[in-house]
Amino acid sequence: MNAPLTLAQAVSQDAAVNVTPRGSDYETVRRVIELITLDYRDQPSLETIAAELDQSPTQLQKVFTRWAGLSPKGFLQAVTLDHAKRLLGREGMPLLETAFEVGLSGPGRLHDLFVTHEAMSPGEWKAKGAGLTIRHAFHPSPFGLALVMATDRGLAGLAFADQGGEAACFEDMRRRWPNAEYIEDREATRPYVGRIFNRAEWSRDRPLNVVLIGTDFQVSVWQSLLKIPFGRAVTYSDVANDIGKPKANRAVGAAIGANPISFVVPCHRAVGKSGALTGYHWGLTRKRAILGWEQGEG
DNA sequence: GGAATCATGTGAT
DNA sequence: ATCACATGATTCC
Repeated sequence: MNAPLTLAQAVSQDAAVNVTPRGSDYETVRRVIELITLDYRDQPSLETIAAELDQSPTQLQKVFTRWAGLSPKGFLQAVTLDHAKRLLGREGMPLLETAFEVGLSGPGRLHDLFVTHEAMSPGEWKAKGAGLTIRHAFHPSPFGLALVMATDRGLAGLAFADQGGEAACFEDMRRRWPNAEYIEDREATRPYVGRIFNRAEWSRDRPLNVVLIGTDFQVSVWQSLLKIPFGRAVTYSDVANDIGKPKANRAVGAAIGANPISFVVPCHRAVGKSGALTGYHWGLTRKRAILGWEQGEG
């Protein structure tokens, strides 16, 4: 363990927080992810990790595998820079252009095209949500407490909160559409989490409706993200090329960062050209956790 | 290999 | 106008 304690503490705060029914297990998983994320350069062994958490290697292995669908070793490999590069695919492959077609013709596991989206009109965007009723509530998710926001037209926002960070998280989202009317509604929002975080519930026959509220540029970027197949990744410049503005790679980064429906609009599948995970609005640890989870599921 | 530097498009103030 | 960016390429050590 060569990372300074302060850094470990910092990441600890940004990691997913235990709120699931299997409480203590999740805490274990969270700490494993955090440890691996911090120390992946050293490729720590299962024994090392277990010793760090003061648990038996076999027990740790079992708990982690049940949640993540892959062993700690597998997860470690999934988090490595090499792996991110592999997700990018072989050179020159126009991943984004073909994604749509592949998703439709494939066996249905290839692509999470279970999302139908509609964009708000520019007028509605300028009104900053005026006239819109947004129902919202926090629910447990595998990646921490999830804030769900929905209009009668579909899912409009999905955010993650750390322990005690609920208010800040809500404010973060509210700032985007300050003129909307907000109603806390656990009943109306609960079905969304069940659908979104259980892959078994993803179905082309029963698409999830999402509402993209943003500028024209942002919406085009988000639509491009929706074309990235499950368990794959693209670079920020790939997206810039895909929307026909090859020089706007930096602007693309900003637009991806502003994505209000995290996870569903897979902003975690955008990485730097080197394969490095460059940033995530809800914490880099969470980005790695989600990509690792996709690796196990895929 | 890194750190520093620059060109760059968008969106917010 | 000006500024901040979840970038990327180039140019120095």
